[in-house]
Amino acid sequence: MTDQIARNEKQLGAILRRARRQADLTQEALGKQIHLRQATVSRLEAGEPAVQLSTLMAALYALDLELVVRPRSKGSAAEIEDLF
Amino acid sequence: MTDQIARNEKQLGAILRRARRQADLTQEALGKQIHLRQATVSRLEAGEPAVQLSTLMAALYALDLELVVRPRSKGSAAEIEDLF
DNA sequence: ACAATTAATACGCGATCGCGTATGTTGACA
DNA sequence: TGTCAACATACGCGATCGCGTATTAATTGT
Repeated sequence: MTDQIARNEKQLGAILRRARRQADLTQEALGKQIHLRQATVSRLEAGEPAVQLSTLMAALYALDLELVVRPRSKGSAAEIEDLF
Repeated sequence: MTDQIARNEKQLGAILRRARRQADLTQEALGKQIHLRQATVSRLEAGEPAVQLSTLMAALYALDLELVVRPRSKGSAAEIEDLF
């Protein structure tokens, strides 16, 4: 249960928000640790797609989280083409 | 072993590059599937920090990978401040 | 060694980043 | 219901995105 799967930016943002709250941090407090504005943390958690990788990695770091990449587990091979 | 940990953009890029090669795709072929230029895939794999989240998620999708967020496993609590 | 494929880099473009700063908006609790 | 903390959104800025297009490495195969 402590492993959370993120297949898109929104899920990722949601995970980060949960983690931050669990850590009892405000967006501003978190941002301060990693030198990001509260507004930037907000965008990240909102799942905006154009947020930069560095922003994500910094947040993960501050929250003591790590990223794991693995083969897609369940169903969901899905037709990629359909998404575009 | 199939689970790869990425603690920074470079590691993430390296993982993606390995996965793409294992899938026997060129940067261009991968890019075509997800409507990204070969040059953009190159930047992603090179671990450039300012690549956008959407670019990452698209690549993961095309490679049949998923992202997992979990508490940092081993050592490496590290002093966040020192990184900035 | 050479040719061919693949990957890295470059230019100009419109769009959007994260920045500082500041202001709305929301939600919780007195 | 009013106040205050937390979050969302806005403006202008310099920087950088990903885009098309193209060129220059670098890698691979024979």
